[in-house]
Amino acid sequence: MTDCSVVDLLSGKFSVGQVVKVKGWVRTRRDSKAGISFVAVYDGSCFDAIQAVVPNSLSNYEEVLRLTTGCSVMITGEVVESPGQGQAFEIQATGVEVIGWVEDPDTYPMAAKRHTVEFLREHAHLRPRTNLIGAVARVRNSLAQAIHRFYHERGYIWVSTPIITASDTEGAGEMFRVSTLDLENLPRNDQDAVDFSQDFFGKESFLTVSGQLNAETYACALSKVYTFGPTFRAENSNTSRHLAEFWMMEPEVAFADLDDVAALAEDMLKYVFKAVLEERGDDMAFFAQRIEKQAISRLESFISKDFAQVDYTDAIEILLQSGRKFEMDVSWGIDMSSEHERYLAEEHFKAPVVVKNYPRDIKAFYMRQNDDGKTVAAMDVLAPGIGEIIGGSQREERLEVFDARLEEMGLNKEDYSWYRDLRRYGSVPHSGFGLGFERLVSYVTGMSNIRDVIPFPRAPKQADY
RNA sequence: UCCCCAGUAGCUCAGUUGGUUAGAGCGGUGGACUGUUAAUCCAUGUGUCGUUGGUUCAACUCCAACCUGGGGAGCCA
Repeated sequence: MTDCSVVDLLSGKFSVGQVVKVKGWVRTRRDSKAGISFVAVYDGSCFDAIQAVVPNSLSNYEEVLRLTTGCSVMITGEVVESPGQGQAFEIQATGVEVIGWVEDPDTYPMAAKRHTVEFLREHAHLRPRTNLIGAVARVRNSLAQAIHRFYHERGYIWVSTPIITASDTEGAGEMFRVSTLDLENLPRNDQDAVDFSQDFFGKESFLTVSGQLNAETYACALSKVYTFGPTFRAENSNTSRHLAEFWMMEPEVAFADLDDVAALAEDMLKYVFKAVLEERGDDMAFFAQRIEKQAISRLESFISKDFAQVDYTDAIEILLQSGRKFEMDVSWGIDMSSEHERYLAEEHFKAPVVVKNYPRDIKAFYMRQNDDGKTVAAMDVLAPGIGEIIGGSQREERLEVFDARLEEMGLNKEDYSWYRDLRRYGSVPHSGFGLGFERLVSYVTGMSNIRDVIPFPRAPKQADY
């Protein structure tokens, strides 16, 4: 008797006649007066369930008749070709052992019926049992594995950048404080300010908002690196595209300019989309059927076409020429708002688009100044329906230019001492970008709320489970 | 955080222009039927009507605040 997963059974890894054992949960049960019951069992290994045909001759057939959605079972039996529609193989059961009953089927939240994603979110511990969230989990995994594979195949080193940081200079948003001080009884210094020298790290510390600055140090030694891990933003963002805890993937490449990493972003996205179409055709078919009709076709089209690329300056011109009345007026120098980005990606280009070379005044201190004196070598990748999925730049590697920029922005040189060292000792041009992993999963699956593509979403007022 | 909308059975919703007994579909349960495919057909139960306070003879229905969710905006990934 061989233990086997549902995916192995359905894909024909076991030959007809073999006796197997399957463990999983009941999706549905149908009884026939012909003296048999059909029990669909899933184990998460693929979208579909395996159908077990259970004869009423089993000694515990009475139990089988009481099986409901969610019961856990172990079924033994012979692999047979299925005479019915919908599956190639099924199991002719010779034994059904009920491992765990559902204590009250009437109130079991995950009934075999359609639920709203909002309802599922309120039962985050049970929602992975649904077709929908199970499919999201498998696609998410497929994408994560493909990202690692992509970089590994190209000689990139995965660098684990710290989650706790003592520098509050990362500048990418509000940070969560990390402290072991007693909030009820805070130590005070001479100035009656909180005395962080008594805190765990001897200074103020926070959860990271980006691994970029740390990744740069490794890129300036190992040439091609990337980070992939959790990131935290304490912004009070209540949208379908923001999380307080999310996963970000950030490549950082020495001797690379903005165009190099724009090309890298395109290659990487095409690679992982191709992988998910190959590996998770079952789940993707479900998304196409139930969530987003274009789920598969838009990925196929994405893979086969070149990215649209446009300079910020030209993008502004496109918006001005569009004849469209926008809420926010368009002029060179504005930080484009959602409506502008959506127009570019969804209406003008009708495809993901890379916007490059933004005005320096609206971008971060570390981005490389262009020769025009007005713009920096920054890029955003805008995806239809999601908006900004990637943000990146070439980093300023010239110490004197960097210092001038710090001063201009009123930032303290001492706070960036180790970051400046990279520019003092064997500085090299380098570039990188950040990909919001959940936004990627959102785009691929068509799931419109980012809280449904991460197992346990953290957002303002939301940290249950 | 701002603007708009919503919160009624396990789920999805309808409804009450304030007044005795609050409805439907789905799910569950019982039955019929069937190598079936969230199957089909018949029957069947269920509700502190988001929370707190106010107005009123009377509130699920009106008012206020709050909480939660959705859509949009800002911030960004």
